[in-house]
Amino acid sequence: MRLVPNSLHHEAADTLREQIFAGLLAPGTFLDEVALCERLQISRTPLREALKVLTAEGLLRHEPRRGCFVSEVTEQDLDDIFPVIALLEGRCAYEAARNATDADLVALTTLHERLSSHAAAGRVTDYYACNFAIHEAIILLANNRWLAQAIADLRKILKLARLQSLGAPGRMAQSLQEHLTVFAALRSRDCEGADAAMRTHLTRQRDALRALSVQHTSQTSRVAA
Amino acid sequence: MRLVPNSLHHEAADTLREQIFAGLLAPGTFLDEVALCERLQISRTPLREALKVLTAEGLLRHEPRRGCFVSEVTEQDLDDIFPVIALLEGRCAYEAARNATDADLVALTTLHERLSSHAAAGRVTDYYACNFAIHEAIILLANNRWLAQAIADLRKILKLARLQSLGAPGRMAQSLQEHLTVFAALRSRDCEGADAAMRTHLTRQRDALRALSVQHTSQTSRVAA
DNA sequence: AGCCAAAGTTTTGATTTCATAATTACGCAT
DNA sequence: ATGCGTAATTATGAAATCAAAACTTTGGCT
Repeated sequence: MRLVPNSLHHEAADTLREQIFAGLLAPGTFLDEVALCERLQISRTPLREALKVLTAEGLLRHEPRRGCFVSEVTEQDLDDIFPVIALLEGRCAYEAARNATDADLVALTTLHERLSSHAAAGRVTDYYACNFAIHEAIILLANNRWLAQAIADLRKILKLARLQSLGAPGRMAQSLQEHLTVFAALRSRDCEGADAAMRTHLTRQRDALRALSVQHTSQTSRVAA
Repeated sequence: MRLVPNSLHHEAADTLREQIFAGLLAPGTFLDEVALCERLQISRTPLREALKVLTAEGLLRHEPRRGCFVSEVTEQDLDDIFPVIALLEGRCAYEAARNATDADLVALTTLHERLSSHAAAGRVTDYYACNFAIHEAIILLANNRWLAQAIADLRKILKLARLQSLGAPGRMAQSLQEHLTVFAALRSRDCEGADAAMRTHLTRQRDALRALSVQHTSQTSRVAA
């Protein structure tokens, strides 16, 4: 799949990260080193290097002489993270309103048309993917490597939590409207408006999640592999 | 020095991080694994684990089959990072204005008195340390783990660059005034004012640095250890 | 029968060894 | 003398081995 095969620890980190995001390795899960070695067909050295990288990323938690566990994200974490992302992505929207070329706006138009159609058809998965693409596009338009990095770091933690805010009734339609508001501000080069609209969007996203959180109380923590 | 000796890779990461911040390992420096093993008196495995952690933190850059190098921070990076830190620490100031207890304000008063005396006496190093303590205190008052984390991640990169903006003529006095403005807003529970004052402070800090940047053009990149 | 203790087993942490790719040095040819 | 090709060396990447701490299980004692 990859022309020049990366180092094993890099591959392992990527694979484990994906499996964490996919929920295959659920929060709280203990990571058995030898079992993972078998699964990934590598020796312990590169695996342990990968575990250290993921720990540095905040996806794993390491207990000395005990091993690694998949990080658990609390409601408090979500309450902390969402406002920060709102701040950062709001800034992205602000910068994007200044930086976007006409071609950029055309590309965004296409994405928003798709987003609308997914919402109209109730295609939650597609909506989520398109929503993500729009956020990514706006982050890119901000053209600030470290701003993007800070957002990516925090979004990694959210991804780990496997949030599904679109499950809230009516949330997809509301989310669409918020996105269209952001986009309208971008098109009219309204920096402050784009900033505010993006912050509103992410704040509402958190609100929608909170409404659902009552159901997400039971979790099983099985041993991996 | 430490009662329960941490794992070697953890120790190694801490030591290397400090040496990078101290300038002992300058940006661009190639890290010779075996030489560092000698220096730290450990074998290559825990050293390499530490290198991967520091790479994940952004302090090192890894080139496959070539090795690790201390990251280099460009003027562009500074232009990207400072506005983000300004945004985040501004938010901290905002929250601190809401959260600070009277006891917190007393502690901050002491710190600001010290800051003033250091400035009056022209003690640059002490001023820098006290300035740092105040920033840390305000970040803590915001009481948001992930906000603090995002700031710490970015500050790590700045620390790597070993900036000395106080070298600019008159900058220390100006910086002091900015701090006093932030503090005044905190005392009067003026969230918006604290936010704005902190953002101004950090923006000016970047400006002061830019004025000095013309001199920082020559760098030697020797091999470590 | 239940609990504490000790031996055994398992697993993490680290050193050593091995393989392979890159750099360097040397030699040959132009 | 210089440039290229090949061989030797060195360093990175990975695996296997070793040490030690924690957990488990079993045996003995109350």
